[in-house]
Amino acid sequence: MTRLDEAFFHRPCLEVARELVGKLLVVNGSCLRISETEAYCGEGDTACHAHKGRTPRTEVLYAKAGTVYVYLCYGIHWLLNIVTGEQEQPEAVLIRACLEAPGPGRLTKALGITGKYNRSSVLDSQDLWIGDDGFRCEVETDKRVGIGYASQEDQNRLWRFKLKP
DNA sequence: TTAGTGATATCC
DNA sequence: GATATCACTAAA
Repeated sequence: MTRLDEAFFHRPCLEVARELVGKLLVVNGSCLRISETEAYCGEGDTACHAHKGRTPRTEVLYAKAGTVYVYLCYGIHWLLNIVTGEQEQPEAVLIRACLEAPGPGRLTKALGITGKYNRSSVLDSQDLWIGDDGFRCEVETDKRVGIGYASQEDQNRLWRFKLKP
């Protein structure tokens, strides 16, 4: 299995999101097949956390590709994202589910991912990285969920990618 | 369908 | 300093 390098993540987040489906998320020795992702593409995307600009929380989104963005949602759940694209561009891919753990909150709970992974990098971390074992699959697109605050236009974008069973 | 949870942003 | 919001889950 090969580890995905900076060249993989240093591309538009839509491409990265689509290709991350079917890859392996490796955390503390466990491998899980990524089955669902969503793309959040910059300040122009009203669903992106950083669309209103830079804050201490969204600062990580402006870091270089491969940086991990973990944040707490609803006071309970840690959600795992990986920064993509150009540095200074707030683009990221949300890892929404793996085959073994449906749901972004359950995923991080199952893997023991917490805020301590925030700002680490899948390019050089020993505990958290993405692997490619040559697995290929069909990917289907869908509308993003849980972003009722975004513009109607952005809600209708097919920026959610799922592994076709 | 509803409650629960706590960091963040936004308002005094 | 206070409160409204939120990319979710579990229990019913």
